[in-house]
Order: sequence, then structure tokens, then C-alpha cells
Amino acid sequence: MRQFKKQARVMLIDDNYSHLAGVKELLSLESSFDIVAATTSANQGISLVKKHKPDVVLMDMNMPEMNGLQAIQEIEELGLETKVLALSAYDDADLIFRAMKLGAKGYVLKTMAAPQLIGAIEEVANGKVYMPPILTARFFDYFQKSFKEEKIAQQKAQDSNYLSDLTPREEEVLDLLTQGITYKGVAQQLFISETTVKTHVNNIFQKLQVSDRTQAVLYAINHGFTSKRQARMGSAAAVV
Amino acid sequence: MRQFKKQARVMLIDDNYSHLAGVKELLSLESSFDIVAATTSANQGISLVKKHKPDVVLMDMNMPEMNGLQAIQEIEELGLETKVLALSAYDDADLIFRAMKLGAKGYVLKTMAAPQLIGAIEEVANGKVYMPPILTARFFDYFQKSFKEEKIAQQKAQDSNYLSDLTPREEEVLDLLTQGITYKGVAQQLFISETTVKTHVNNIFQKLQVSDRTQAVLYAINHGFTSKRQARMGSAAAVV
DNA sequence: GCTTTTATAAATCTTTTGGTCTATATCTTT
DNA sequence: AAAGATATAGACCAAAAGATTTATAAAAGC
Repeated sequence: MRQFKKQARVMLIDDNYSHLAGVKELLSLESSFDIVAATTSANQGISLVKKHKPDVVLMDMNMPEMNGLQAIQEIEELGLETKVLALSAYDDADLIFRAMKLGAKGYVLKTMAAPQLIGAIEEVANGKVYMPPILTARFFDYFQKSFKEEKIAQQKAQDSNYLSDLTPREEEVLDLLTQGITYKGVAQQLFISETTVKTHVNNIFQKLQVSDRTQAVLYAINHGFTSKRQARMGSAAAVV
Repeated sequence: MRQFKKQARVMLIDDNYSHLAGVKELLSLESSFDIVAATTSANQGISLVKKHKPDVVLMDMNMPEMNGLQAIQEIEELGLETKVLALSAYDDADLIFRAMKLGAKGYVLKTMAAPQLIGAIEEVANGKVYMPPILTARFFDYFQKSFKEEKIAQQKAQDSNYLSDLTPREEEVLDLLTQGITYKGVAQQLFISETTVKTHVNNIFQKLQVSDRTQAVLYAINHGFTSKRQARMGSAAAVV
């Protein structure tokens, strides 16, 4: 079943030398991973990843010179098959979330027992995602919280929103304005005179309490007008 | 430890009557949950949730009249303590992702063994998140994929991007334009003459290949100019 | 039936915007 | 030293935008 049969090529990056040495020792003795490199420097670590292209990088999150998130990002940008397993002393939900967002294939704690750590590396080496159940819970809490906040922010923008005062025709005109079209162009597209467009636009300005098209367009964008328009058009909204 | 000591109040919503009856029977016999209601109708289910305010709702995802996602959303909008545990025959990553995004506290499969299901309900009743490891992996894959795609889309917008042709001063001017400020206002803020501003703006138009401020502002927004500006200002970027 | 809202449009006038051309003064790069 | 990029600014003109007032017709609400 196991693709690597305890022969995965592993690299260690951890600025704490004693922890680095300890993990190296542990993996040498109790597992059959091939430790291709180990360093206390994140910058050097990235160079070594380029050179060795390991299967798994065990990356410490709490480093002074370059933080682990940055390092993950840089490794991911290399486009290698290398999988990053984040390692931290803290179960900080925000940190876990961001590490996974950047492409980490798992997140383990320094306090974890040796067999668990070895198991996690094996899982990741075999292309799976590994996350301890405690951290999974923290991750989901954070995940849901961030979407809830996003929704509340949207709701807030919707509440103090003069867009709902617009008549259907005014919405059509604003729609065209948000595409950077002139009065003349709007008039042509709606088959009405330019002066009528001007009347509508003036009414829009008053309702949105702005004084020119640029501000109107900015208002529309910041208050979810485009999404409203797209929704009306029945297009599928983006998932994330 | 357990807050509910096998006395959690549970509700079942599943349009498949035989499955509904089966789960009800199973939970009655093998657990001590208090089954407060069970229905095959999502709409009726929402009414019953309002009435009974159960601790946990076991919600089927695949219903014809109203889909489970919608039902989750409506229940979440009630603002109750009720936790939704999504239930589905399929391990569809997209469905799992969206259910969790809407606030589901877990996701279980219809194929799961009885003890696991009971354990999952207990966990959720106690305020934890429950997700089978196989689904966790699927979730993370989808999660990372969606962020990768988002990043690629951003990259794409960055590539065919004339914003990088702008000089520092032109960027400053564009920044003020994207706030809906007139030539006069820009001139005052930058302590230069209005004609100089016009010169800059004309150069900006040529570089961005647009012909008026509205289009320039739209171009800037659609090509990540604001984020660039914010990054330069050193403000923290939004997490999601 | 009367009132309000909405959509239409014209006239007039001021302000803003955009286009073009020219011209310095720095500053960098070669 | 010459060339190129950048930032500055003036003159002049045409087009577009915005403000205000007035007016008509259809539709919706009371």
C-alpha cells in the first residue's frame, strides 16, 4: 500500500538546533526515512529544497529570520512535488489556517509522540493530508468564523445601502456606468436620448449621495452592486 | 466530561423515509439521545427546528424540494444554539466544503457504522466539530485547490497588467483617482499644479490603454491595484 | 378620480475632463 | 557628454459631464 515503504526522502527545517537534532535522531533511529538534509536556516532550507527535491519538508513555523508561512509560500511557488508538513509548538488556529491555505499538507505539534509524528510524515509522503483531530477542530472553528465575519461585513455594507432606492431603470444605467460607458453610449444601448440618461444619472448621484460617476462606480462596487447584477442575471457565484 | 450525558436533543431531517425511520430506530435503541422530531420535509424541518430548538439536527444533503445547503443556511440564520450535522450518501468535496462554510458542525456519511454515527452526534452536541478522516482529507484538498485557483486567477490578472508600467508618481495619482477625487483635489493633495496632474493622468490613460478615469479606476480595481497600494502601505491583508 | 412614482426629454449654463503640443529641470544610465 | 526617463507646467481647444429647471405621459397606489 505504502508508496514509499518507509523510504521517503525527508528534509528538516527548524531554527531551534536542539529540537532539529532531536527530531533528526528520532527519525534516524525509529523510522526508515531518508533524511536528506537538515538546517536551522529558512533561507538555506529553501536552497536545499531546490537541490534535493525531498518528498516531505518538516517546516518549523516559528523562526526569526523568515517566518514559516513565507517559507511555505516560496517552496510552493517552486512547483515541485515536495510536500510541506508544518511543525509548531503552538496550536494557533490562525497560523494553522494560513499554513493550509498556502498549501501545507499537514500541521503537527512539537508535543506529539514519536509514532504519531512518523505516521504523519508517512501519510503526507503518500500524498495524503495529515492533521491531528484537535487541530482539525480548531481549523474548522476558524474557517467558519472567518466566513461568518465575511458575511456580516457584507450584510453591513448592504444595510447602509442606498442602492435599494434605485429604480429598475436607474439600475440599468448604473450598470452601464460601472462599465465605463459614456452618456452617449448609454443612450444608444438603452434607446433613449442623452438628456434622459443625464436625468437618470443625476437622480442616481442624489440617491447615492455622490457627485460624479467615478464615485458612483466606487459606491456600487463597494456595496455589492455587481454581485446583485450578476445574481439578477442568474450566473453562478464563485465558491470562494 | 460529556455535557449532555447521552441526553442530547436530536432532530432528523431526511427525505428518504426508510433511511429516516432506520436512523430513528437505531438511535432509539442504541443511544440515549432524545429524538425530538423527525421529518422528510426540509421546509417542515425548519419549522420544527424553530419550535423544538434541538441541540443537533441531522440534515440530509440530497433532498429534492430544498437542498440541504439552503436548509443549513436558513437554520444558521435563526441564530440558535442548534448545531447542524450534515448527512450524505456522497463524499462530494464541493458539497462538504460548502456545508462547512455555511456553518455545519460536521459531515457524516450514510454508510458509516452506527457507533461512529452516535459518536459524531455526541461530539457535535458537545460543541465540537466532527468530520471523518477521509472527509477531512477531501476537504483540505478542495480547500487548497480553491485557494490555488484564486491565486492563479490573480496571477493571470497580474500578468497582462500595464500597472507595472506606471511610474511611482503616476501610481500616486491613480491612487487618488480611485478615490473619486478631481484634478483640483489631486493637485492640492500632491502640491502640484492641475496641469501637471492632467499630464500624469493622460500618461496613465495611455499606459493602461483606456480613455477616461472611470475605465482607469475599473482597470485598477480589476488588476489588483488597491491591494498593491495597501501592501505598500503595510496594512494587514484580509485573511479570507 | 387624484396623487405619487417612474421614465422620458429639452434648454441652458458651468465645471470638469481629456487631447495635443511644447518646454523646463532633474536624475539615471550608458 | 549624450540619451532616456521622470516630474513639472503652461496654452489652447473640444468634448463630456454635471446642475438646474421645466414638462409630458404612463403606470401604480390610494
